[in-house]
Amino acid sequence: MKPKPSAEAPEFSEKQVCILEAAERLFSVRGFVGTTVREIAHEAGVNVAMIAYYFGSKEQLLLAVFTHRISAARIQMEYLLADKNLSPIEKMEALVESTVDRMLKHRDFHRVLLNAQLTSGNEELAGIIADTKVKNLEIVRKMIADGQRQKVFTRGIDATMLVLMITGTIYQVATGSAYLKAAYPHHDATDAAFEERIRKNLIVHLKRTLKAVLTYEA
Amino acid sequence: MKPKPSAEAPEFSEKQVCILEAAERLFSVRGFVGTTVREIAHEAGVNVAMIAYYFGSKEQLLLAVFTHRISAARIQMEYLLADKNLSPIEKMEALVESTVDRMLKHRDFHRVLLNAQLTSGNEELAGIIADTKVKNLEIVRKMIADGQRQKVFTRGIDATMLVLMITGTIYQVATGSAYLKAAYPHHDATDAAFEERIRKNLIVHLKRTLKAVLTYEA
DNA sequence: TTAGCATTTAAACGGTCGTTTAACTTCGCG
DNA sequence: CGCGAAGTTAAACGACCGTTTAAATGCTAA
Repeated sequence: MKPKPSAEAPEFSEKQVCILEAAERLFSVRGFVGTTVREIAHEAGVNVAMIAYYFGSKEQLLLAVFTHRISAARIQMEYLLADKNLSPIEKMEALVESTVDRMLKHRDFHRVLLNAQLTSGNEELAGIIADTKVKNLEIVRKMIADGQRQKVFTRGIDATMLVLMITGTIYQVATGSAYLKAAYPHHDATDAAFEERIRKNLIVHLKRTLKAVLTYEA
Repeated sequence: MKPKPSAEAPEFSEKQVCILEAAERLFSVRGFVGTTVREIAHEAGVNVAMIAYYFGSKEQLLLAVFTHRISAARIQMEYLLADKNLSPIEKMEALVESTVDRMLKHRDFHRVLLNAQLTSGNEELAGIIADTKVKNLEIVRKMIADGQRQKVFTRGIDATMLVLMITGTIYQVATGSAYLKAAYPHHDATDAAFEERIRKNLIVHLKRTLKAVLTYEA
């Protein structure tokens, strides 16, 4: 009898994680439909049948990639929200910084996420993504409302648009790296140095924009 | 003998345009690899073989979708740049407004574009996209430099990040419509009314953000 | 050792893919 | 009219897809 395809306990064995990360890498560059289970098996160094054996199907493997990554992000977000020693603007900046770090660290996964959001064949997956997004939006809405109550944020901010702007900007950076190297003025020796510069510039730009738009009096 | 697959003359017959637009619609929701040529043929109301007959292959059809849409955008952009009667901030706002309108009007195409950028299998296509993006970036860089020379824009703006932010924001709105309806507070009767509200709010938000970040003194 | 179960394998399965073929129709023009 | 090119069709092609199968292997406990 096969093991359960991870119903309520989203914990994966070493070999399962190996397959998950191989799938994540391939999905991120070829897309879900553009990746074959044979490629995934080869990348992970296992037999083709192991994927069906461990995950049931290619679609359920994609779902497992999501459950594998999403739990950590949720915890980090709630931890950040609980810190009461920060001013409203400091909270927003901390949010931006942690979000940028997380998205760039798991760049491959977020390419998969964007792809799934774009071609939403899977109904269950679309629901998970939408839920996560709406929940994150609520958090930021509360942060902004707090700042407005304390009279340090301008009134008339469109919180939804602000969230879309922040995540959209990070997505552009996280997914368009190939074109970035051509467009961005730099003199870095290594790719790693260039990526670190990008990361810092992105954070500086977002913080500056946030402070400006949140405190700007029309 | 087959007709040329549109080498130097990117003009398409009525039936070709019908196929192109059917392909664009399907690519935008299912992705390129997720769309079957048989689906495209059915959506366009033609026989499967006509696609190979007119465009050579599925990949060349995708390329034709791009050449079909890109020429118009280029012209509009250059027309905007030539208008000398606008102040720097007015130019930036006009740019935002026209970009939002164009991207939302051809929402399907821009979903295809984003998908192609994400899973860049096609080398030639990736080159076309990168070229267009770099060219647009140069235009905005010039606009910002103008504003700084006239002392109406703050120094220290990261023009690259600013462009990524604008396009990223619009992409988020243009591609995440399903989730938007759940997240955005509204009381609109029809979908069309809701989309119009979104469009207006997006423009207001981007203009406000632009003015704030471009004139904000740190 | 060996019975019993999880794991792993190579091969095969049915189905669908993009593309090609060859026969057929339509149409413009001498 | 008639003839050749352009357009259109249903059918077939080989390749590859995700998944299944059945046999082989590894491992643990009695």
